[in-house]
Amino acid sequence: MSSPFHPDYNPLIRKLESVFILTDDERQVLETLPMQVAVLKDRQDIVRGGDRPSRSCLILSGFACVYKMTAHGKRQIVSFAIAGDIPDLQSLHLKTLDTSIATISPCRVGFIPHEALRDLCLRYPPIGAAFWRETLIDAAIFREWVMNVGQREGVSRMAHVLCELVVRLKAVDLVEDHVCDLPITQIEFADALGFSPVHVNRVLQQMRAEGLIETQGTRLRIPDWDKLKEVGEFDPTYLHLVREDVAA
Amino acid sequence: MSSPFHPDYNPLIRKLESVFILTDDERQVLETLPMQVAVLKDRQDIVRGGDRPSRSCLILSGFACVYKMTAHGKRQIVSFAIAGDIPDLQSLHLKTLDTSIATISPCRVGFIPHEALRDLCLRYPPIGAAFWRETLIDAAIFREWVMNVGQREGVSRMAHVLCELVVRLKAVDLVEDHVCDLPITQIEFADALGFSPVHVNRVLQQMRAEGLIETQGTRLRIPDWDKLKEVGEFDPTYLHLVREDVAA
DNA sequence: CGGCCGGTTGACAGAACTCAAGTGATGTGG
DNA sequence: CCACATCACTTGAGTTCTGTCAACCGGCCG
Repeated sequence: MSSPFHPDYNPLIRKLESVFILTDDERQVLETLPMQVAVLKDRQDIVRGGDRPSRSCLILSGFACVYKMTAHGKRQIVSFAIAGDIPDLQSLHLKTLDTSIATISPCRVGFIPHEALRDLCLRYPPIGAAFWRETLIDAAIFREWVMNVGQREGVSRMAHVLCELVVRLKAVDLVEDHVCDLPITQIEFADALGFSPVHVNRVLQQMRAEGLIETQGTRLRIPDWDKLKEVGEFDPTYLHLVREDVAA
Repeated sequence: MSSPFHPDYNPLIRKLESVFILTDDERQVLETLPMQVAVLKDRQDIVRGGDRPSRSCLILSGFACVYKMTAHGKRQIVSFAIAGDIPDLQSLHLKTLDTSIATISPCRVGFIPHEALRDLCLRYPPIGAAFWRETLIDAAIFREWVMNVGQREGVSRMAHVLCELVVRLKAVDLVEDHVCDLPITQIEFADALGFSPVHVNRVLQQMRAEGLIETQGTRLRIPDWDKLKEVGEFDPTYLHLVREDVAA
């Protein structure tokens, strides 16, 4: 159990402040949340669909993903989780998890008891509203993913996901000079986009050829942000950021 | 403005009670919500993406859909709204709408001021939790749609959406003897599933040939519920119903 | 009656999948 | 230290699902 005023709370507060305006008081209260920190290796399940957890997990560092499996064993990644995200915050009000969550890269994860979260929401309604808002933005992202997977093809579909990732990473200061670390494999992109891994590979090659992205290892560089946004038809409205400059 | 204790509140309460346990007191309080009722023709926008509404809309009867448009004018329906649904409840905490909502059939719609909803949530935290839960279930449905559009093909994808619709209709007593009224055109299914209208037509024909569905006009009959569920890989967990018999 | 809309059908095209093989980097064990 | 396995990525060839285009039917409504 880490003590209050620990830097572990920074990702949470930075993320919340990208979509909600907190008072000094509220910031301070958030740091009183009890949290058990764990260090996880890559490709490990954090929670599994069907679980009935009594706590939610806050990603402190690293990349994770929320996914579901079809009856025939195909995996759909429904969202990527980065620092500051609480990908199973919904379990606060939905007893049974309908998704699994797994790390992609090595992660530091903080577990926060539901009881503490519920208590905080009741005693500080604005904080309750902030968490509700978080889950509503998650829903908006899922809606956008439905559209992305349903209507866009090839390069456009991939470009859209990359745009979203970059903006969300920027909101928590993980992008510098149009460069970020993105330890997501082509297989994982395939599961997120509804493509085959082979197709992802070809799409990425085409994007590199067209100067939309540059990669070396896990580092991604966006040479021309406006062009990528246009190809991906990316309009960040659905992310409901309070600092709109993040998406510019 | 309709008066309290009016039958207009029945769809809302019936829907809430399918996913949340209400006390008599809470039921009564819900009926004090001010609501302006409107009658709309089919294929009319109720609200549009980009709007900043000061009220949410409750579907009292009829079918509506939540949709988004791509930059190239393609439409993705991200969910169908039926009696009891509040498809833009999220606008309570997200100022700008990122989706549009339109009627499919003629609808009766109740508009509830955000102020009244916010007030109720503050004064009755369990009701606040119930509404939060509603939005979380919406998010769970979006996640399932991402998987459906991303991983399932043809008959399976269509079967899944039909299963979901039937269960949700059953939850508000709109299914009798495996028969329901479904005034959704093939074009609308196409926009919901990410198919072309022609493909929807062929998929439906195949499903009729395989005895999965029977249709006459807008009436849909499910001759073999278990078979349809199996083909659509439908597991109703994600709907988080409190009365689980509804999905049986 | 004519127009319109939703549904249906056929022929063809194209996006994406599968299978299969091969590369290169990393890591492990003898 | 090298052989070997593993994993992510790459490439090619053939297949399949789904889209596009186009035409046509039948019911409904003005």
